[in-house]
Amino acid sequence: MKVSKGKGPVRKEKKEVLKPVVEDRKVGKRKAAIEADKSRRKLAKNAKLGKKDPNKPKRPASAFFVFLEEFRTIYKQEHPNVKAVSAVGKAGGEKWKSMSHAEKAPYEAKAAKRKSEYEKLMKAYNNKEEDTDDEEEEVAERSKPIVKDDEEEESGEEDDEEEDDDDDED
DNA sequence: GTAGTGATTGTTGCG
DNA sequence: CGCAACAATCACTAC
Repeated sequence: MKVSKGKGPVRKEKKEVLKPVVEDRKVGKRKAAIEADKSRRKLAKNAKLGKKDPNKPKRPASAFFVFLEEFRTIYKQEHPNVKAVSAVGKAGGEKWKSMSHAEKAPYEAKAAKRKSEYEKLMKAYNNKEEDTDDEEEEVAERSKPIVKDDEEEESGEEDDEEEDDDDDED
């Protein structure tokens, strides 16, 4: 129902001045996505509760999100009073940029794994989408390169990849 | 009681 | 090739 938004006690520092540049390393201008972002979020929930697509695969969490998951736990321990997701997000984002590639490596590895699963789900999703009126066939095909179930081998991240990379990118 | 919002970045998918 | 929209979280707030 579209509440009054910011009215929360969360304080919300007003987001300062919209995204500061965003580093032109990628596209360059993220444009006023922030404002639009709000609208997008709603759509996401709409799909979630609306359940329009029964098997719509949720996008794999990026390395940043994986890191955030852990960061949040820690952050709460140090800041049990803080009850604002934005606080963790900011803190996490700041630290994230502070981390070197080596540190992000483990997170990226996990994110990569999630992506693999996502690809698999997508296949099923596509399959269904293709056949709309048909009943669900449940993709019996299970020949996937990944999978592995128990054994959480996490895949071979065992091999240290980061060797001298700690210096990070330029 | 439900759903939306706030904030972070990354990633994926489509045109 | 570039943009757009979405991924989790958690407490809160309005209708």
